[in-house]
Order: sequence, then C-alpha cells, then structure tokens
Amino acid sequence: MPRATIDDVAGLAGVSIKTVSRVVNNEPNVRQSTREKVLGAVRALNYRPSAPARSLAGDRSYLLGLLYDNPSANYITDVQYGVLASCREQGYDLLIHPCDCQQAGICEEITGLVGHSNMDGVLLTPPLSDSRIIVDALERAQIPFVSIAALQTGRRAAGVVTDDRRAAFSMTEHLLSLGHSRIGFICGHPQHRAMAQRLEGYRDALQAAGLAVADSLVVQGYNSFESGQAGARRLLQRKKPPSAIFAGNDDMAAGAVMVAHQMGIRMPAELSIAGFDDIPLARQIWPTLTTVQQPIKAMAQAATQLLIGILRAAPRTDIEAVIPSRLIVRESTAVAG
Amino acid sequence: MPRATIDDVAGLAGVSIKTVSRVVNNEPNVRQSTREKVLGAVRALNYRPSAPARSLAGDRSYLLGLLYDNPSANYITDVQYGVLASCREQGYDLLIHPCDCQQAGICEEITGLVGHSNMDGVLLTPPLSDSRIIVDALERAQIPFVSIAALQTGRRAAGVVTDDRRAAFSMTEHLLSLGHSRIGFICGHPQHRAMAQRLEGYRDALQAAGLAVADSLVVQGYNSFESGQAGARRLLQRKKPPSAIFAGNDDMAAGAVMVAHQMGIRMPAELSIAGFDDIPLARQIWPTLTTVQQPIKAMAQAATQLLIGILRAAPRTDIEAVIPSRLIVRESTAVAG
DNA sequence: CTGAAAGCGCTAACAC
DNA sequence: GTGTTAGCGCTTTCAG
Repeated sequence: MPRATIDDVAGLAGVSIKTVSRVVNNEPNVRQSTREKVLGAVRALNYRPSAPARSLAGDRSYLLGLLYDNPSANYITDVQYGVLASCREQGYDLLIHPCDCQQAGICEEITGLVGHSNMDGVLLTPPLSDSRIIVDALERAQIPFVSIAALQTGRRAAGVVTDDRRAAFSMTEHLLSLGHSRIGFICGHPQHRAMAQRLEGYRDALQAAGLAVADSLVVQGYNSFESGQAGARRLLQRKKPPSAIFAGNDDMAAGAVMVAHQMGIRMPAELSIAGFDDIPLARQIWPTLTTVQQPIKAMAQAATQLLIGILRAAPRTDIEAVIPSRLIVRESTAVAG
Repeated sequence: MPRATIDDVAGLAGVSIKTVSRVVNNEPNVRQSTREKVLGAVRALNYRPSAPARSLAGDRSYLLGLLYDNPSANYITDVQYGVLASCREQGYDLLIHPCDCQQAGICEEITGLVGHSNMDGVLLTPPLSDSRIIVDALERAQIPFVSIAALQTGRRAAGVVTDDRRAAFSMTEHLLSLGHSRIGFICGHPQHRAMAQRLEGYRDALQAAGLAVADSLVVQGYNSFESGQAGARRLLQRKKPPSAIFAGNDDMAAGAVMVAHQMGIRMPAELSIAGFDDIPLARQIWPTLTTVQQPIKAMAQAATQLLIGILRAAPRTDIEAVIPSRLIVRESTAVAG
C-alpha cells in the first residue's frame, strides 16, 4: 500500500489539511479534542510527513550536515553517534560529508552542498572548525553552524568544547606526582585548538611545580600514529631522554609505545607514557594507556542540540558549552625508576 | 543572493524549463547547440537543482541510506568512504542510520525511515545484511537494496563479497608452511557469512595438508577484542596449546596478542598469531599482525555502484560481485619453535 | 480556533 | 527537438 498523505489523514479525521499540519508540527491554536482526533488518524494510517515535500514548501528541511576532514575513525564515529542521537530525538536527518579542507574550492563545495540538499545547518569538527576561510564562507552564506572543539576565534560562533587545558594539567600533575621531572611532550597538529590547549596545560603544570619547560622536551607531531613514532624516536634519542612521555593524543602515544618496544625499553619501569582521548586502542595495546577520557559523543550531542536550538529560535546564540573530561590511569604510567 | 531556479536558467538560456531539465538530467533529444546554451546558463547562474523539489516531483530522491549495526569504527568508516565515493560520482546523497537489529520493531523503523526520507535504496552491512527478517521486510516493501558481505541466502538479492574462504585458506597455508601443525582458530560471530567462510577456509587448508581438524583447537569468538582475549585464554590453557593462533579478525587477534603478553609468552618465537581485515590496529600493536587485507572500501564502492545501477535500469539484477583480498605478512608469525 | 487557496522547484505526460 | 500543463505533499498567507 502506498504511503498515507496529509490529505488521507485530514479526510479520516474530518478536518482540513492545515489542521493536520498544525497538529503534526505541534503548533498552538488547536482544540485539544481536535488534536486527539487528528493524532488518532495519524496513528491509524501510520502517517509520516514526507521530508522532501516539507522541505520544498517550508523553509526548513530537517536535514543537518556533518562536515569533517580525515579524522581518526574512532573520533568520527563517536561524533556521528552523538550527532545522530540528538537528531533522532528532534526529528532531524543527517547527511555526512567528509572533505579536504586544504583543497581549492572547498568553500564553494560546502555552500553548494548545503544549498543543494537544502540543509538547515551544519556541524563542523576540527580542523574544519578551525579554518578561517570556511567559517567565513559559512557566515557569508548565512548558513547556521556550530563547531565542535574549535579554535576560539573571538567571533560570535557557537561551539562546544571540553576543558583540554585543565585535563592536560591534571595529567602532567599525575606524572609529576609519580616522581617524573623530565617529561617529554609530543604536540598535536598545530592548527587544532584542542591540541594547543593541551600543550598549554602541560606547560602550566610544569611551571606550577616550579620546573622549567625545556624546549628539547617538546616535539611536534601531527596527531597520527606515525608522527607519534617519529616524535618519540627524537625524544628517546636525546642525550638525556625523558622518563615519561605525554602525547597529545592516544594515536601518538601508541606510536611512542611501539617505538619503546622496538628500542627494548621496558614500560612502565623505564618509561611512562600517557595519551589523551581514550580511544579503544588505548586498551588494546600493551601496556594499556593512561589517558584522558574525552566526552566526544557528549560534545557532539550537545553541539547538535545547540544547532537545533539556534535553528528554532534565537537568530544568534553566542553559546559555548564546556563538557568536562576525565583522567584514566592504566598500566603505561608508573613511579619513575 | 538567492539560489537560481530552473526558471532562471530557462530564462537566461531562452528555452523552456523542460529543456533545462533534459540537459541537467542528461536526457537525449536535445540539440547539441541547445545543450551548450543551457549548460552555459547553468554555469553562469551556478545553478544546482533542488534536491527536495526533484524528490517530490519525480520518483527518485537521489538519496541512499546506509544501515549498520554496531560495527567497528574502522570498518564502518571504510564502508562510508567507499559508499560516498560512488555517491559523489553519481550525484547521490547519503543518509546514515546505525540501528540495533535485535530490537523489536526494527523492520518498521527501517521501512518508515526509507519512506519518510524518500530514499531510493539502501545499503546493508553485516549483521543487517545477514538478517532474514530485515531482508524480507525490505523485499516486501519493495525497497531496492544491496548487501555487503552478506550471507548467501540463495535468493535473488544483489550483494558484494570478498573471497574470505580462499583468503583464510591461504593464511592457514602460510602458517602450515612455517611448520605449525597445531593451529588454533578463533571464530567470529556465528551469524556473519564472512566469518563462517573464514572457518571453512581454515578447515579446507588443514584437510588439504592431510591434518585433522581438532575441535579442541577451534573456539567461538564474537568479533570483539574481548572475545579474542577470552578465546586465546582458553586455547593457551589447553594441555597441549597451539603454536599458532589464527583469529577470524584483527580485533580478536589483537586480543590474543594481549593475552600472550600477559601470560609472558614471547611472540612470534613461542607463538604465531594471525588476523584478518588489516585494520589500522594491526600495525599499531607489538608485534605487528600478519593478516589479510580486506578491500572494504572497494566492496562498499562496488555495492553502491551496483545499487545505483539497479535503480537506474534493470528491475532486478542478480549480481554478486567478488573482490579479492590479499595476504600481508608482518611480525606476528614466524617459523614454529 | 479552523479552512481555502496559492505556491515551493521540479519532473512527467502529452502536445506541437 | 522542444514547450505546455499538471501535479508531487506540504507550509504559508490570509479569511473567516
């Protein structure tokens, strides 16, 4: 049998289609008894409004877009689950769109996509949320958006972040409390707000402990496992290698663990290693990683709520939500040897 | 500026909107010169047809759905990238929909979703593609679908698979050639076609080598890292433990590696371990895993092509494409001690 | 509180 | 080859 339309429902309920529309969209100005009659017909016919028809007639499509650029699989699936959770709750559908933020014409690609699919708004993850040109293009095209873990640009863009700096501070304290005084740090991608914050937290903690921040103990990484390997190699080949390494994320920390294995360094006896994010990998390598649990799904969910709120009501909401993360101690860190 | 409509293009090109429609949809019966004129106007106005309008007017929405149930993050992102690659090429958008295939009412959820969003067709991944009731519901609702790595049900459903059985055969041969004669096997989820095939391949190879398949060397796993740990523990606690373990996938193999570390068993000297899939984890643990590279992205891409082909032309295509996989030898396997 | 009428931007028959 | 005419199913005016 074909799908029921709004006319079928109106016919069955003995009202006009406009009234059905009002009920379905939870609009006011409908008598309670009428509302119930309509709802009954909706159920009886298993009526679901047609998304395209709605989108064409109204100005809303109930479609959100999730834009991202080559993040780790775990990160993006967590984000997706969070976004979808909010979408379902609110009756939105989600279009995903991986893209290359370096590529020429990326802005046109994005605005074109949004226009074409008639998206109501988009969600941005790093590094897209940290890209000036993309944020600018979105604003120029008047496309509502919310960013996740974005760089603080000082402009009025809504976003959700976690307390990276404080969490990195805690992790460094943890390492210090185990007696480590030479703690290496492998930075994440320089463009990511979150990564910059983590480095700050590390610095803060050393300074708070009255220690100098040695440049030779801070190396640049780029979020990947491989860059973690490279960074750890550099750190461990120093004349005075660190007794602990704190990596900006778990992938890089896992790379460091791999390098230590290869160099025959025992963990955690001779070297402590800490990560950040608590990806599944953190519990699947030996030794299991001490890390910071990032509330990725919760952030994504909150960001989506925020976006939907913006779409619904306030023309401009300058909210930045902060969701806390949590330190998790596992086998890869121990008292300095 | 507001988006250009088909009327704007028709006006600029000096033709009717129907002609514009023909050109945009690559239909025949348009003179070359007219076509070019229209294309020029399209470019000048940066015209992109409105997806919802198209969907409402025609019977096609250019929207595909990807359904999955709690797969690993790597698997599903690979699938997504593959599907999206084909979608972009063909001008389709993608809606993703994770779901719980055990849940009551899952069939109505799916058919409702498809109807609501007006999807043209859906892609199924295991275990959804192996679920009889879901496949039945899809057929009953006349929703075109293609499954990825599905159980061979004997019915006329299109799907794309890889040669799991042959690949598992090769891996077992590899282990045999290293001198292992007691090879343990950790099975994957009993409902997954691919997993059953891998077990068959293992059995085939042992038999081909004139060895008996000892029941005590085959344990049940459920695809997860944890189930791999449990399976390996059982295997390694036998009176006569195997000298090699072949796990149905990399997650389980990684679990086995972890257990061996914990039990103080040296790899690969005392124990060889092999996996299947070649997920990133396979290169991020120590020792790195010998495994089979699964062409997940290619399979997803082919499945999407197949689906789009079905949508376009043949009312019923009974195709099953097979994409080969590849053995990758790393550090976790070596000559039997 | 409720309904009638007019489109949203496009495709599908059918005419020319 | 090309144009005309109806809708697709809904939301939005604006009247009652």
